[in-house]
Amino acid sequence: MISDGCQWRKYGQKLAKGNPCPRAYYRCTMAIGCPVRKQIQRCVRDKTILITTYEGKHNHPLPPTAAVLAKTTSAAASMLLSGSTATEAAPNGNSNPSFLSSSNNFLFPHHFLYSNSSTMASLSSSSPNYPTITLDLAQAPLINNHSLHSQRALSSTPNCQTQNIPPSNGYPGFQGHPQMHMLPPPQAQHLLLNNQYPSSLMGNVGATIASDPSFGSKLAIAISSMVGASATNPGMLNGNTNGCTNISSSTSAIIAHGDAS
DNA sequence: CGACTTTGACCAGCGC
DNA sequence: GCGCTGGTCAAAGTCG
Repeated sequence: MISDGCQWRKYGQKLAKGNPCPRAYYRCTMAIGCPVRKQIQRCVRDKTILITTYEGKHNHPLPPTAAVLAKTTSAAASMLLSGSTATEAAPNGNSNPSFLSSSNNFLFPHHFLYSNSSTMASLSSSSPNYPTITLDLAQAPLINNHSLHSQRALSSTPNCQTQNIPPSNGYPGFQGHPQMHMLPPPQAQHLLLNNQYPSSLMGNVGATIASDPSFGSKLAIAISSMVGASATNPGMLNGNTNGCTNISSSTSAIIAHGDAS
């Protein structure tokens, strides 16, 4: 498990159909009565990927680490919504999705995907009820062709929402640039599951990311915060419930990159 | 001893 | 109605 800055208590575990790895259920215990829950499950195609699904809205202020992550994700989502993908990202005239809150109890996007394969780290988000965001924090591309790498990454691993990306020296301290996709529900789910990403959208997303020089630093802050939280909360990092391998090795690699920045 | 995890049981929704 | 599945509960076990 990667710590996201919040405190969680496991309340159940089930074997889901079609996936030999059990799904674990956690409840936020940072405040009494906090309704936020999350599910953690390994990707059936790539067991190094952990799929974390958040549900609900915190009824308490988030700790700094979680708040930074939340605000960074929110900022990234806002950036895309206000960018060239806005018309595709905001169907039905809804240009202000409910999860794009600036408050401290920001509603987490619904899916985060974590990977412990080598030095890669990934996170992603999607939901049938909210715009889908895929933040791919994999190792960075060799060249600065964002849309090209978006397409290549997304076509490499069917049914998994995050993929490896070739390394590069894109963002200092993070050695990678995020792949971020925002798609309208329910088409988002359809596109993700069926591996059909419109090239025009991917190109627009890449261009949007490339046009925001602050995006990389925002993301680096978020990841550093997550890693920092893990380092100060070994119980969360090494809990290793439900038989999952902890990812301390990969997060350590991220720490090194973060410190280098 | 308190906090947390484990795990079988229970319940609701859904399709047949 | 029945069976399957996903989500939750709660008692028992574990750990520091």
